[in-house]
Amino acid sequence: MTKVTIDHVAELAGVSMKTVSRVVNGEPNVRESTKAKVEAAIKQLNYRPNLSARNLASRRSHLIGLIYDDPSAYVIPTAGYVIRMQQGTLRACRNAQYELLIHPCNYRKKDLDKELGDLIEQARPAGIILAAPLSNMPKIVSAIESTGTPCVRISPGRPDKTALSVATNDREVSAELTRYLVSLGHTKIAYITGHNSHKAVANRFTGYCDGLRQSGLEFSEELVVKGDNSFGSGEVAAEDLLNREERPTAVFAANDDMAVAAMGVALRMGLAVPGDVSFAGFDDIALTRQVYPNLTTIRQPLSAMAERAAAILISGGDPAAHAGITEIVPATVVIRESTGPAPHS
Amino acid sequence: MTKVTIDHVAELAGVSMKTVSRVVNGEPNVRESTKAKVEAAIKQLNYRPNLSARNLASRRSHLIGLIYDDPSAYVIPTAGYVIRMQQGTLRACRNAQYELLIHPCNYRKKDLDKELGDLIEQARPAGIILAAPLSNMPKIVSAIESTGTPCVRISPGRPDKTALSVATNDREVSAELTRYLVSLGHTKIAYITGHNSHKAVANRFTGYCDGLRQSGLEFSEELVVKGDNSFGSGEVAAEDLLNREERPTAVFAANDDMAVAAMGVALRMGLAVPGDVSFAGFDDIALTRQVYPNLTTIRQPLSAMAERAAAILISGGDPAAHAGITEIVPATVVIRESTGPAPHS
DNA sequence: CTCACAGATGACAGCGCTGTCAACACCCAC
DNA sequence: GTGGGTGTTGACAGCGCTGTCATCTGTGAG
Repeated sequence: MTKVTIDHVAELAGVSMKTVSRVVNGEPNVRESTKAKVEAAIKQLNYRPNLSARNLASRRSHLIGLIYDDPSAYVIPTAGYVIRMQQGTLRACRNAQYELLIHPCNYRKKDLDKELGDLIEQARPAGIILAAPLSNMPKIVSAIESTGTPCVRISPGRPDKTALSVATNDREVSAELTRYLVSLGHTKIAYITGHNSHKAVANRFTGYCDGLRQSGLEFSEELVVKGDNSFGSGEVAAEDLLNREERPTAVFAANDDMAVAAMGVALRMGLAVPGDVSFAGFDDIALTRQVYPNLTTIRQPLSAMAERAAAILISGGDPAAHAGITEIVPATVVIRESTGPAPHS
Repeated sequence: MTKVTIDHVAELAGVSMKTVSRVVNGEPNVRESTKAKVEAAIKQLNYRPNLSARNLASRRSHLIGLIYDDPSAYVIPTAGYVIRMQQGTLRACRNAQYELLIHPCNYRKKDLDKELGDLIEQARPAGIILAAPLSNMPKIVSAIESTGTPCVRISPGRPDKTALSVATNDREVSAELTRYLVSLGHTKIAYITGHNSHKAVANRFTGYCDGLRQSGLEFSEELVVKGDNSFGSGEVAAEDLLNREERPTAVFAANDDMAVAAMGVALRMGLAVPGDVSFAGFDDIALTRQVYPNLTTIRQPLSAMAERAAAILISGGDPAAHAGITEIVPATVVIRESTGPAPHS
């Protein structure tokens, strides 16, 4: 654990400390030959700048804060989200020599805005990534903004006036999945809605409608059944849909939980999946690969979204310049075993 | 974002900067009355020490590094482990004003030892928590130890010569679960083994044997079927066990995946669970709550283990003093619906 | 009453880096 | 040759805190 400081590098390269600093930080106006010398010295000594010193001197930390609602240990399905966001953020941080500070919290907590304000003042991160659902809570967003720390929201909701957002194309990709179902010959495609108060979930439904229209099919109110994102509501919806005289041949649910639940009902009724009915969901949770047949679904590019968010913060362009802008990272349709050609009628 | 520094506090409290520092760091030899004055000033100004400055001045960072294998890209079920470890670590960090640095990595990666060494030299964390399976890789452990950074292993495996370990009581708790099954009236309790090369998994089997003996039952080789931790191997094992003339009335598997798989076989055979057969697993993965009936299992106190590990590092006792010692945080039996009284024969 | 000693406090010098600003070199236009 | 850019470099003062050491105060033994 040798302690190589900037002075050692400067001496070896025969330049001043400040010039080494310039090279390390990629500042302009350093002659090529000087830069090369310094880089050689850095390499030779295996120099790593001391983060604390940089942070202190530059009055900002090379730290990205990732703030998200804490999936208590009992909501493990969402643990995958957290991990993927972390991975994405870390990917962006690593090259830029930034560190990641994670702050899981409870969105229902009183004074959460104050808690986050304190956190920011203490650690003084260079930027904050705020994940849903926190990113849709005005009080939280404004608490962070009032600290002056750049903030990027990961949010499928509507864009904020001030903060930059990274989102995914729920609507377009839902339309794509719907068109895929139609391309398999399905004409009676049912939809199980989720909480439409959740903007992203509402967008999925709109996408379903788009997809039908784009494929030349007519939207039918009858094929839409209400759910509430829960497993149980998926079962209820499926019992309604699958016992009808005119049974739909495909069911698209606004999330995976409901889709898996619905598929379970079909299987217990003795229907073949996808022989008699196809099922598709949204989210690509782990469960989709733990049921048989594996569920066709849509995978949110959570890790890519987080990476993009971190990259924006690190690049440090004035986020106010992007205020209100939402950057889209597209989701992908994941075709598995639960969808197949429509049965011959 | 007012910038309250230690000077402001010192002035308000009418003491020197250094005395404030003493209070903040809980150093001894400060008069009670002085301490109270300083604490009042801190509160009034809402002072938060600047981490970078502390780190720089004290030549170590108030940072705990959590290093773990990150298989989540392919094995999302394990995301829950990671989250729980993070939660535990954060709990310990928060009060002590430490920050958490996470470093997911791939245990199969070449030069991982070098990568971790670099990480440590750059961030200079005050301590490292090393999770399994990395904590059982001598090359990794020694790479970390060679940096001189205190390290606590979270490992069910055998204790390391040098590092302190935090582990759980796989054996004892497995015995406890076994005794619970016996108390329900079961006498033919089958066991599906896992990879016994994994020390923790081997301990579970030993615990099963202990439990039988403690309950006055005889161990029978016939009731033990080999598995390999995979879902598929659980199915194979169950088909063997459940088709026997003398069907066991309870099945205990070395992990949840196999237990759930085995239970699935029983249900498909038309057996009632737990009416005809009871099932129990180990790990308390999310899947245990997503199947019906919910699986009885054993929950590792992962978050408590991580918290303990962090607390040890933060308290800063010389970890070499504890070298080779393994601290035990007990696991708990989680009784759900898949276990019930033995059928009347 | 004096001395020794432990407890309590403060002055001050950095930790390793970056921001500021001055200095210097070089080039071009006049 | 002179003046004024533009590009390149370095000296130096901190950033906010802690470690060291000196100072001061109070207390009990002799």
